[in-house]
Amino acid sequence: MSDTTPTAARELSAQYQPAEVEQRLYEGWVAAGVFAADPASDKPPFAIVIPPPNVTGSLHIGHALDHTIQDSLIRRRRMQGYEALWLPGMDHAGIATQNVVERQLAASGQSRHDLGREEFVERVWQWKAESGGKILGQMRRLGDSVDWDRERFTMDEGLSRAVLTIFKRLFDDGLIYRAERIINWCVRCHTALSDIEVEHSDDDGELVSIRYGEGDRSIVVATTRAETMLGDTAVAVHPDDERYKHLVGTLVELPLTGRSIPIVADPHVDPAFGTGAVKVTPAHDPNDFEIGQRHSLPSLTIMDETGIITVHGPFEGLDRFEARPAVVAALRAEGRIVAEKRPYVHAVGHCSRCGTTVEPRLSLQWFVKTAPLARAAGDAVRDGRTRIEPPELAKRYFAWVDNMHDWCISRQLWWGHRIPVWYGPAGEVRCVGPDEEPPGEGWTQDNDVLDTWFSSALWPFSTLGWPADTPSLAKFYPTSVLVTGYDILFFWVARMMMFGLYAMEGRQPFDVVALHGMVRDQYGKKMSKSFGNVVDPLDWIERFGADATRFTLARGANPGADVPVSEEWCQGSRNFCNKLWNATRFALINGATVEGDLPSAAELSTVDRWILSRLADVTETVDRHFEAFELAKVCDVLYHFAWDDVCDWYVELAKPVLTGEDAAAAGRTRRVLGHVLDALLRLLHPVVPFVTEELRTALVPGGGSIVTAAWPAASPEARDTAAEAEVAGLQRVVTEVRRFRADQGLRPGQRVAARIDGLEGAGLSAHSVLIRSLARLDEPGDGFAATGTVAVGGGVEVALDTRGSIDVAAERARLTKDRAAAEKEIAQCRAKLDNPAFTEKAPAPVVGKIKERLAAAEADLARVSAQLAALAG
RNA sequence: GGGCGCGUAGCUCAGUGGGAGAGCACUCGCCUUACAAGCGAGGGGUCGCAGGUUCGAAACCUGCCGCGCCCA
Repeated sequence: MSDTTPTAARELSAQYQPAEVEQRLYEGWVAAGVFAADPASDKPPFAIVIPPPNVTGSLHIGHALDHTIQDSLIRRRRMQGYEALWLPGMDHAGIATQNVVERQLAASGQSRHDLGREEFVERVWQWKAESGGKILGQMRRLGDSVDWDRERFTMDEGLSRAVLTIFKRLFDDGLIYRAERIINWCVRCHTALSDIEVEHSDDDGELVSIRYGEGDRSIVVATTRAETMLGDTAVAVHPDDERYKHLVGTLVELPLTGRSIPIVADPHVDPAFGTGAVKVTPAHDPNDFEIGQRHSLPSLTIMDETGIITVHGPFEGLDRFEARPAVVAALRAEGRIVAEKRPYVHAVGHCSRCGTTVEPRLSLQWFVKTAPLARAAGDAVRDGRTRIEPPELAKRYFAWVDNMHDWCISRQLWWGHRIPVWYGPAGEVRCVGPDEEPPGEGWTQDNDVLDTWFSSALWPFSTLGWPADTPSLAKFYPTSVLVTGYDILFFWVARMMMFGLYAMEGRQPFDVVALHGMVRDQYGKKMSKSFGNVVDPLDWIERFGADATRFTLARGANPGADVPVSEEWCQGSRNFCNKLWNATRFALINGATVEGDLPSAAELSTVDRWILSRLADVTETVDRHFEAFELAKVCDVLYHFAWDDVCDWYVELAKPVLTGEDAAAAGRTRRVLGHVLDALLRLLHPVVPFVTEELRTALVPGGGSIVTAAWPAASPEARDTAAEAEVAGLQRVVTEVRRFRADQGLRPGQRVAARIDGLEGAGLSAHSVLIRSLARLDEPGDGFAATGTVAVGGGVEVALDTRGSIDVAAERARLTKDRAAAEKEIAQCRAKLDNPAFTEKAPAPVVGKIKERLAAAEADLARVSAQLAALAG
């Protein structure tokens, strides 16, 4: 095992070096088993199943975002005392994986058919063992606190059993059927695709208008796919279209083919589009197929599985894209082209795996009848069993599940779950369940496999052991949250909902669906290889650390919204981690400790009570944002608390106490500092696990891993508004003096003699030493002579001896600006208060607040005016 | 064409009825011994446009303009 020596035993270097600690810590966590979830535990469950990445995939920035959110949620719940399960795994990615192995074979001049089905599948398993699942190692780099003992794969034995089980149930319930339908066909992958595996884009094409028939019995149709006219079996018009009423029921000659086809009336034709007449190719267009069904038209397939035309002499053997211009040329030669429009931009479907233009194709496929399943999936969200976050996105979910088409689940591949249906010698069809013997002699199994998403849809329960009644299933189902991108909502999520509700007797697969957006670049542009703006998360992890990478993503993770990132911002996150590192280093050098109880409020200084009050406020706010999946806000609050409150103010205010003569006071502040840092590190741990573990190990010797440390409890009793107000006053004095010094061009380090008046009246008399420390002011000595005065409000005045002439022009400019601001404020407040409608109708607290603002602004004006007058004199 | 969403500082984004904010970028001054991966100070916005509701609108309503996403 690697070196797990606590950092306390070493020196903290001046800079945080993530590369030196991340691997050691991660291996330590896994070895200690802190990520393991125990179904026998009596702690309340909290479970997340990971959206399974492809076995062919590697970690991209989108995964990094998705995982950062999940890990943050899981790590917090684990610290809160839940039995937290984050279950990892991969899917078998039927088409993608088969493509990878087929490419390997092609390199040696082979095809899968040379090997045969059994040997090919064996080869795919071999590929998986050797080079599949790269992403799992990369997830360790990111710090994912998944339970590795539970890693699952959609093709493993248990999950395959789940697939067979649910297939059989659906089949027996009549929810799976086989039919000849128009499906999306990829002519390169040689398989059917479901609707969601087709991506539409607006492409340049052509719109060609063709005249069918002759003379007053002719009719003009327009098409973007001229070659399909070879398969036309009708022309359709709207029944109410007066232009064509006389033609309905007649035959028209289809050019080039010598065939005559009927003109039919169908209400689905849009009479306003084009000529109002459409060609009907039932075998090559889904809408045309439906028209064909309604009018009992024949379906004529004109292409083979590779997109090659199979009919009509001169075109036979041409690819569909070669046939298109050839058909147009032939029609033009016959004088049948009425109009041509190029380019004509229209939506074209592409295979989401290989980008090839999808060909609608009539073929015999297996389908899931989705109507009843989708209804249940919608109802589970409608009645609140599952909550979608952010709620606005539920509308999209409903739009999808309430209009879902039947799902084509058969794929003409070898890699995947083979459809458990056997065909008998007399045409019998039998679905074989997981524990049944296949039928014997003379029967053959369906050649196709199931869509990968069919097995992914079972993920939330198949991974927990279903169909067996396992302790894990009992403990962790329904899972608590599903975290994924909104782009996945309408297919994968909807399908898990359908199958989960069906398999688990109406119990939803997850209580909450927390959606995030896509990672974009710093200008809000989509990342794309061609644009060259793709970020590799592993590159960032190496250069800035896993924590910085995670923090950058988490800080942009507003629910449902896209997440812009940039290298500069990741540097900023790295800097933040380094800031934590150095704050802890300072604390350790100065003896900060978490040992012993915190002194009571009565014993503590105002400043100590202030930072504890801020901590209480921050803890409560962080909890609230976590509950709402507002990770960006969690990060924002902690960033500012750590940097502004703790580092910029508390540490600076603690310095004079820690090095001062009052040993008891120093001891109390050491405890407060240790306590605050410890809580801060624990609050940050879910987002930045590595640096917080390393630092807390140093800060809390023998305290065990932060992974299993308790989540900081909200402590409303620590809120102290009086202390907060007092420190705000102190900060105002310090800031005003610093501003004066900067205006006067005094170097920050230069100490200046000064007399401070009016602290008592402002309730700040206890803080004179701190103010002098932070504003770098010395006590006035012999021969003190004030050369400049800063009136900071609240009656406090600081007279400084700058040992030289002050920059009157700079000071006048500053004061003039302040005077203008005060005058503007006064005018705005007076306008409101002089308006009787306001004073009568606005709530009393609002009116009171405006009066206070007016009084403060008037005091400011008086102060500034007096200083200006003094300057002039 | 239908649906959803967005438009706030140079960039990216918070802010959903009562003093316009953050990060980064920018300007000035600093190696002030935890941190230059830093410290201090500062500049910068007709809140897309036009109406309306209201004592009061960046926020609510209507219309328009521009952009994005999903579906057809």
